[in-house]
Amino acid sequence: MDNSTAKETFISFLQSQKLRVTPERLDLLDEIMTSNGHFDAENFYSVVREKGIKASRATVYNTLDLLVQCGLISKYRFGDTTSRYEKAFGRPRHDHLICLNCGEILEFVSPELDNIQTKVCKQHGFRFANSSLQIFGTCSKCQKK
Amino acid sequence: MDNSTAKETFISFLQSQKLRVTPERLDLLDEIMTSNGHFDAENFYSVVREKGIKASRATVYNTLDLLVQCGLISKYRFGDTTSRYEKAFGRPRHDHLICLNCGEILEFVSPELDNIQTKVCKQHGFRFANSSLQIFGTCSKCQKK
DNA sequence: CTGCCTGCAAAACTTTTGCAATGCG
DNA sequence: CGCATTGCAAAAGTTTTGCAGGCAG
Repeated sequence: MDNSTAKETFISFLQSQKLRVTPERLDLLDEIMTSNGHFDAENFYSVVREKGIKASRATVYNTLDLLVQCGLISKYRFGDTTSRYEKAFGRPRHDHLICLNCGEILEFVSPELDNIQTKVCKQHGFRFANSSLQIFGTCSKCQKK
Repeated sequence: MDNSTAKETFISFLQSQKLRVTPERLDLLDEIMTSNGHFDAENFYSVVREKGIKASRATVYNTLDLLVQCGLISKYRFGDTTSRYEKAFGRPRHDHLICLNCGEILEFVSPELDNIQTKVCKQHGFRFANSSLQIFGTCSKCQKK
């Protein structure tokens, strides 16, 4: 999915939910489309203000939530108190290795994991929505120190 | 691991870290040993106060953190704002299916998952500490509604 | 004795909410 | 035009911290 498709997806989602397509919402999506890696709400709010985008904290939280609902971004918690987000379009589903020492977050992809998840859901009559595997440990750099 | 072993583990851990073995810390571990299922810090603090155990909020948070460090309890975040804990001894490692509708949390065990994790860590030169796979979706009961 | 721990309350932080004003549909 | 949305600030909820005793080692 490219950036213009992402915008179309968001607009369709808003309309289907009878929510309004406001400039604030589109501006925030635009900003996320140019981002890379993980970010948190407060952090994102600061960037947004610095860039002169008009959107209050409430709107930022609201919009992030809507983007999660329509699958354009993913929301994680990596053990700290803050929710983290990342772009979920234009790249494959992946999971995270989190270094407990330096906080670095590595990503990995495992097709076998998808199979396991499908199997587990079937066994429990569970309808899959999304998932998150987080492996905590020590990264190779920190092991050498 | 049974309950008396858990206590020994905790005491050894405290001593190895040059931390004190205080009645508050032991009382809190005792209380956790009799618990089942998931709990959060505030919730646990209430129970502790109701039972007449003397321990402040600060001590509860501190002790939960120590118990996580020595592996006697596990800490999770299931998408809400609160950290959840559960006993990690006397039962096998497991992961969670979380119903987005009713909030129910089902547990499952997958030996294949352990293999994948080992493999991924090896590939990235990562030293494994612990992990958490959370699958979000709709449970069978909620699908029937 | 020493200094780690505790209790209490206040502070810090993240996220949500109430209300009046605004503007999308 | 009606009502969802916004901005602002205040509230709510969770976790951390500062400080003055208190007690484990």
